[in-house]
Amino acid sequence: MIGAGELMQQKTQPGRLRQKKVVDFHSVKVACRECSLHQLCLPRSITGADLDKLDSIIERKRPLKRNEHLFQVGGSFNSIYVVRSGSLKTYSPTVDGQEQVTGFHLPGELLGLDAIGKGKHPCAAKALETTSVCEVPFEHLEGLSQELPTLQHQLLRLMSKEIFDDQELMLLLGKKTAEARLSAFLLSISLRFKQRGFSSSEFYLSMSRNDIANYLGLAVETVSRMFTRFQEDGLIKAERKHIVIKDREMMQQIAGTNECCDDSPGNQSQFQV
Amino acid sequence: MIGAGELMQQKTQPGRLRQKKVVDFHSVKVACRECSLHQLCLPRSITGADLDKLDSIIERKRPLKRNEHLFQVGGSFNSIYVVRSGSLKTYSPTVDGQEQVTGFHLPGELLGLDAIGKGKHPCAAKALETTSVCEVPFEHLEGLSQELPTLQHQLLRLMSKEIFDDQELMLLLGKKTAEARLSAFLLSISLRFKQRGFSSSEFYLSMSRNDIANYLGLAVETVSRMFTRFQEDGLIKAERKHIVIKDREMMQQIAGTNECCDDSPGNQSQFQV
DNA sequence: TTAAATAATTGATAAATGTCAATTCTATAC
DNA sequence: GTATAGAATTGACATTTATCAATTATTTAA
Repeated sequence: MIGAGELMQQKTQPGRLRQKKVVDFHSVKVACRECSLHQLCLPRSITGADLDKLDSIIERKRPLKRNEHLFQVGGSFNSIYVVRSGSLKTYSPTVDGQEQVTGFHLPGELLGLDAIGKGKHPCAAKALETTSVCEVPFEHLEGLSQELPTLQHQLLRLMSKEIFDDQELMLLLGKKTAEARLSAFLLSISLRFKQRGFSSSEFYLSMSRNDIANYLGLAVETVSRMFTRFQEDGLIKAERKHIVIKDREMMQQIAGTNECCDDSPGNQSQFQV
Repeated sequence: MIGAGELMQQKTQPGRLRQKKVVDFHSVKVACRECSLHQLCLPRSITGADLDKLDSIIERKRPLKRNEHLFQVGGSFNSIYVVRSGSLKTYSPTVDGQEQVTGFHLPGELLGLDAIGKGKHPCAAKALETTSVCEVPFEHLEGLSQELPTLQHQLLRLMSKEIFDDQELMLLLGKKTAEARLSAFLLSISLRFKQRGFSSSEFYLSMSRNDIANYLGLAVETVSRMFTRFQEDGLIKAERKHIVIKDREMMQQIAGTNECCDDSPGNQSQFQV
């Protein structure tokens, strides 16, 4: 639960440069302030003593290894989580004993918002690679939001964003062809990397083809074929998990979305602690 | 904006009995208290003076006629809305000039939560029949939530429920066959009617086959064929918009969901005012 | 009431995607 | 390093669903 010595920014993806910043025991108290994801998440207006208050309710957990669970289905809800480094997938069991992937979570993104209503996690969260998260006890966060209007506002905004994002995905899953789904998926990942300061045209996917297929409601084989086709058509370069976006415009056309407007700062805020 | 004389519970669906309760000008101040949807939405702990406070920020709008818009895409976000009677659909424009239906909203359900993040409505809302809604100015609601911890909690719960529900739908759209989608859709409508005190085995659909198809990501023809097949198989009786569920268990099996757990009271809360 | 427009259904066919099976590639354990 | 298990790819084929076209039913407007 402590292990402050281990708290560092990790090399999330092989081949991508990223500063390793060791957060030692003494600086834990100001971890939020120092976090490289700071500007992604906190309202500008939270500073000084308020930031310290927020900081004080955060718990840092030891990093998860690949395939370790952050929480299980049905587990009681106590906290929301923010990804610091690495990535996770969330998934639900289906009647026939399969699993259905419901989302992927990159640094700066939240997990657990869907559990507030019932007090239980409707899905499980599993690390796709070595991953560290911040834990925000929900009762404390609620209490603090009561004191800090901007924090309440930010929390509501973030939940709203989650609803908005889910609806975007619904659009995708509901209507589109296999190539549109995969294209939109890749563009979505690309955009999220960009918002975190990474390259939007070159990145590593931490999830398997199987997870992608499951998430997009397609067969693995179809996803594989689409990767091949995209490569043949010069849209991307895909070598296993290493992806290069070569013709973004065409991909947007295939995805049927015009992503030009989604770079607005208003879209970037993530809760991070 | 006023028109208090018009505020009455309407006969939403032909053939379904429902008390007509005229809310006259004098009782507008205690409309929340008197509303038949009260127990669906408000935390039990909000009573007395607090309830009056909440009540005082609500605006009642004149009823919408069929096909009238509650809000348009891109319209600035000021309020969230609660359906009092009737129903609406929300939809987004797609690149190719089509529309994509993103949801249906029955009495006691909320609209507008997806707009908080950006301050603009990402979708439009159009009445499917004569419909009346309560308007809750968001700034006031936020302010009041600051004073009333239970209200803040309820608001967060409802937003969480929205996220949860969207993810359920994603599961549906992502993975299932046409018959599973339609079956799950009908069961979902059935459950929502039940939660509002109506029959869960017999109801009227206010939306067209086209809207259903669009929402489920299918062609109209496919939806039509599925209705026919379900009827042939004795699962339902469908006469235009009038639906009777005849074999719920089998439908649940087809939908691939076991809905047995979804009747819990914890699932029923809706924000209503 | 009748006419016109819209919505829903049905059939025939084409296209997309899933399934099954085999093979190649990659990562992991020994 | 080699063996083994898992992941990804590819091909052949079956199934599902979309598309196109025609018909019928229903609602709306004159």
